[in-house]
Amino acid sequence: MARPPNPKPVTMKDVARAAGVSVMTVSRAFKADTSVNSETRARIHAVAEEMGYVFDVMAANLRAQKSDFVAVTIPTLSNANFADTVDALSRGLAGEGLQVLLGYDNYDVDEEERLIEQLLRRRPEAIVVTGGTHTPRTRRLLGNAGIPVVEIWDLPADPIGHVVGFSNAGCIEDMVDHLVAKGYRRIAFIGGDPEQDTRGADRKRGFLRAMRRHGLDAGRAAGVGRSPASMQSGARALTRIMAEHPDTQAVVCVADQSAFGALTECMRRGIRVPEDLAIAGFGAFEVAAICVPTLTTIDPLPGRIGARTAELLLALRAGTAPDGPQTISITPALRLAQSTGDG
Amino acid sequence: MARPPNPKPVTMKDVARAAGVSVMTVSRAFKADTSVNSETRARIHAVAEEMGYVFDVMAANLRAQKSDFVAVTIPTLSNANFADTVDALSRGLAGEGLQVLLGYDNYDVDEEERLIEQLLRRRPEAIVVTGGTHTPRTRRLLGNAGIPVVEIWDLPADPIGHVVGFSNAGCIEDMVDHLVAKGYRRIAFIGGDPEQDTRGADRKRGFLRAMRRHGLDAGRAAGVGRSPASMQSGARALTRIMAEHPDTQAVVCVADQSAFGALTECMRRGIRVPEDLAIAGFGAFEVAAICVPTLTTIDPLPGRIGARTAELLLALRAGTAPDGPQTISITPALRLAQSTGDG
DNA sequence: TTGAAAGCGCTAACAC
DNA sequence: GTGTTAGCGCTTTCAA
Repeated sequence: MARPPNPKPVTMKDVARAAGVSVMTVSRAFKADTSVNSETRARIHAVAEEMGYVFDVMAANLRAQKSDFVAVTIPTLSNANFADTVDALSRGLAGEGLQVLLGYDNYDVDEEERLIEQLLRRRPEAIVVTGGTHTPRTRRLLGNAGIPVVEIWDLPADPIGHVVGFSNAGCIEDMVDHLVAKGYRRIAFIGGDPEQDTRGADRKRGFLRAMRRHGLDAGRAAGVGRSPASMQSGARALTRIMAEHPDTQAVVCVADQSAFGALTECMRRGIRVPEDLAIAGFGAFEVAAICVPTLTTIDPLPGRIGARTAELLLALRAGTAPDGPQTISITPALRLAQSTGDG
Repeated sequence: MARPPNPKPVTMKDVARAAGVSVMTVSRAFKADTSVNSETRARIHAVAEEMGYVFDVMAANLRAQKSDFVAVTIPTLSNANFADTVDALSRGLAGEGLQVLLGYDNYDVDEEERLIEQLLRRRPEAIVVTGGTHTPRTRRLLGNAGIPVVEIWDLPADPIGHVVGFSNAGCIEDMVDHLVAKGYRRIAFIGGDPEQDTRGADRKRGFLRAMRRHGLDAGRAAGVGRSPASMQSGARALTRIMAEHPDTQAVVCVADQSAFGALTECMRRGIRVPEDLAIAGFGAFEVAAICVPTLTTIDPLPGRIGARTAELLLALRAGTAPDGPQTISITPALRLAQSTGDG
């Protein structure tokens, strides 16, 4: 029985009339912990289901001056790590009836500004942004929003509000330290467009800092074009590096995608990994654990970032969080594997 | 100057008072094509920016009885193809001021039901669901929603409304036909949990149908556990298949992830691809085009699915779409590569 | 346990 | 070009 589409959706008023009660009683019947005669409640639910009534969250929220959702921005949908963070965050918030409103900015701070303005128009109860670099206007918008702001996946020098993240520079430094400890000296870097992907740029900064600290040549670097880093661009970058610096012993990559691309290029060129060249990535993506040889990488624990962010937001809502802006530091895990001779 | 968070956000009324005009004039000043004295408009914008006013979309939409968003459900965030579809869809809708409200159901029809109910409560102007198999209640909810419903990534036998998709069974049949034409006879299938991932199950059905049509043994199959198919499970499935059917000549996989996992397992076991074993995947993910050897796969053209869906929705809104439910069939592209000896 | 009135922030419709 | 009135669908508040 395909009834024609309803031009005017059924409202509470319609349900109330049909059930012979006031709208207020219907309203109460749809809240879990309100006092309504249980028979009345059952009748209302039956009538509502029969009429195809769908509760209007927008109207309810307008009146109650809340929105039941948390805005979240990530650079891109096509990244399993951000997906894991969002997933963990969603799960953590779902228990309190909060929904995630997700937006992505394609690694562009101007798009981020537009996106955040859009999201704020929907009056979220909190906003979670990925990364710690923003336009001045974005900072102003967030600062004046009057809601909790959490910057994740980074440890900004000058945070807007709360922070749940890690040092992108620091973990690449750890990676370089590991390689130097293993005896590698001529180490190159693939990736990091400083004008655009701020986390990628931080990672490159970490590389440079570590190389200088060890007194090594930090001049071996190849960009990989616009983020997100692709496997193809990783392969091209490896080609360039081996052309310019054929004696390179190890390559640290901004992401596992570039690292895997570089690895495939080595396979095509007959460069043995790790015997001729060591390769390290970032992100602990699925491919790193299974490719041949397996890739040494850094696991930023994206699920933990999401879970801790959810905890923080719930604590803020409940008023149980400590006063003032919180900074929750996550320690990424070094995952040693075959591509650096650690397998 | 960190001013304390605003407990009461600035409203149009506040801006109106501060600018010395009525709320209606402020309202008009924020719409592009309404007549307001240009000086007045400029003053209002200045005052609003100064006060940190943020337009309340929810309130506007409640009054205007629209929502400015399209609900979209996908199985998972962690899949670059669904991300591409959503991305193309978002872009197509953005011009008309429509925003995507995204939800994911982890390949579970019951979660899908809960998700869709949630999304409908926000009164979307249309709903796009990935896949053509749903619970009876989901079908009822969608059928009675009174908004356009589009099922994508599938060609359901009994569609709820509109359709933009392709035959998951059909394209695997094409792949089998190709392998048979190349002389392969003992072909196995990896993946497809029929109880859960309906598209995966359709692909398996396509495999079985094609094998029977060619009069070949369709008994070589290994599941890969819950969707999404992982690289690890692909590797395990290959191990099982080679144990049970050591003479297998080719493996068709439900997804590139399983195919790549199988490929790595071959590398570890010294099985040469394609000389000893041919491997084919599905999805045309990034890894397929760059791994060694490159993987033969099927490109379902996810961007096109999103773009065509956006076009359809805009045409429906504009009233320029043909009457009745539309079915837009996308033809996936076979991408031949080295793993089947086509490179 | 239930109901009536008021109003959340905005805009359609109608004045002027 | 601008203002006034009414009201979107729901919940807060107060009363019964």
